[in-house]
Amino acid sequence: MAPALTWQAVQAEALRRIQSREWPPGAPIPHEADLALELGCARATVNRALRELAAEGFIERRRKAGSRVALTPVRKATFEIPIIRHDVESRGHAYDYRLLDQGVDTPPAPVRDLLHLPDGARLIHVAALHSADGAPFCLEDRWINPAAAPGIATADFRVISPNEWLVQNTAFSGGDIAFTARAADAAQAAALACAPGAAVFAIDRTTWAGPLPITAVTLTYAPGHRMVTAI
Amino acid sequence: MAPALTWQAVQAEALRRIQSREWPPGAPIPHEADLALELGCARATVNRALRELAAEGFIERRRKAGSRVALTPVRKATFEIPIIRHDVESRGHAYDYRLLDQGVDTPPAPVRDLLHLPDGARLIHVAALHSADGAPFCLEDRWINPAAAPGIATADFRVISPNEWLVQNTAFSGGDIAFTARAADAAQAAALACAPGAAVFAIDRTTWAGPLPITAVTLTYAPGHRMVTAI
DNA sequence: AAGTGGTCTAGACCACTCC
DNA sequence: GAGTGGTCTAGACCACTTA
Repeated sequence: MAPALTWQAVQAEALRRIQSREWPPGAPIPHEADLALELGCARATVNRALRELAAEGFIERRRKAGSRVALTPVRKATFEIPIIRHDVESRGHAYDYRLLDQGVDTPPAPVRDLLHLPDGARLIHVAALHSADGAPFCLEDRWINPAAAPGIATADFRVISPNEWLVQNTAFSGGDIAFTARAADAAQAAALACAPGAAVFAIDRTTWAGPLPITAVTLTYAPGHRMVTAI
Repeated sequence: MAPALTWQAVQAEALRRIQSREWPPGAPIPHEADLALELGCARATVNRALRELAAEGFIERRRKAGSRVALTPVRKATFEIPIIRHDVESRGHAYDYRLLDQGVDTPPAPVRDLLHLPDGARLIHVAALHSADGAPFCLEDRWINPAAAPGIATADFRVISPNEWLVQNTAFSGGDIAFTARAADAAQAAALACAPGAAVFAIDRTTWAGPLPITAVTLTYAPGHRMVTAI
């Protein structure tokens, strides 16, 4: 008996038929059972191959209606949420970290609203600078909800960045992330050693443990930063 | 007999144990066979649940060594590569598109190198402006390799954007994408109706059909643009 | 009402990796 | 060499959706 087809082989064959237009955009593709018969494997194998193609946006699957080649193959890009130290080190630079400011304060209204906190709530505020080969790399401006971070009173942010401390000590369940371009304000320019008004890449992120807000952070990168990924 | 556990239920239970620190970071977790026995389901069900947790970065799996809770749960964010018209419409704005320039030319050296093309290669160049509710939204500056886009001579980019034409008419297999912040140059500022030097969000993308370069594009967004996704 | 994808099971073999 | 995850099979039932 011939060696069993792997689901990767089935997937590759399906992808070939899609990209060669043998299965053109919008066209229905054979049912799982038919494909299994044609290719000589179990339906479960075909199922796994097609399931992953659907997850990647190449085909659309609906019960009873069957599967179709997607009309607009929406390609998805994935990137890892950077732990800044790893990001710097993977670029081949020496990482350095310096705490700029730490305290308990009332957050500005936009931060308070982002985290759905009541007026007057007091949060931990941390500002820190991440460097690569001695040059400013990224400015971290973070507000932390102490109620969601037990043990944070004992954290020494002169030694470990809040970024890493939170990753290791809190269990977050979800959040939002936004990427944007901004003009550096005076404080950011001073910290990043660039001109005020320079175009800087910024990431705004909020994270939650279920309904409980954990932290809101803005990462402002030095001019020229590029976030890169493959598609 | 009790109803069979779904793989989602197994996954949720495993995630609960991870997030509750019942399975702390770095600790080994039970083998698939043991978990299947304990939870009362087939090993394949446990396998699927844990396989997806590994893909999402919560656990690390190695043959013979078993599975462990990841020390640094690397969260991944996914976003769809925007078809600009869809992007605008999903924000609730009226989409408009205008061709600014089209021709055949020798690309600047950086573009030529990005696409691994020889000196002197001639490409199709297209500049276009995408608008939302009449306001400039995104400037598209694109170079296309005609050898990789059969039929492009008949495309009328006054009617359809090169973005959409390429999605519908070429089969690309991969590429790179980079996000960055730039200061708008004079031409960009004029097209986007902003001040020269304003901080703008830019996406640089190259796409390939196997070894054949298809296109290199820079999308420059009007000031204030945010690219948002959930994690 | 009926057809399709979604999933579970029980068993089996294999590939990789650590000891 | 032995143990673990990775995968395939054959069969079955179910849920959802559309005709």
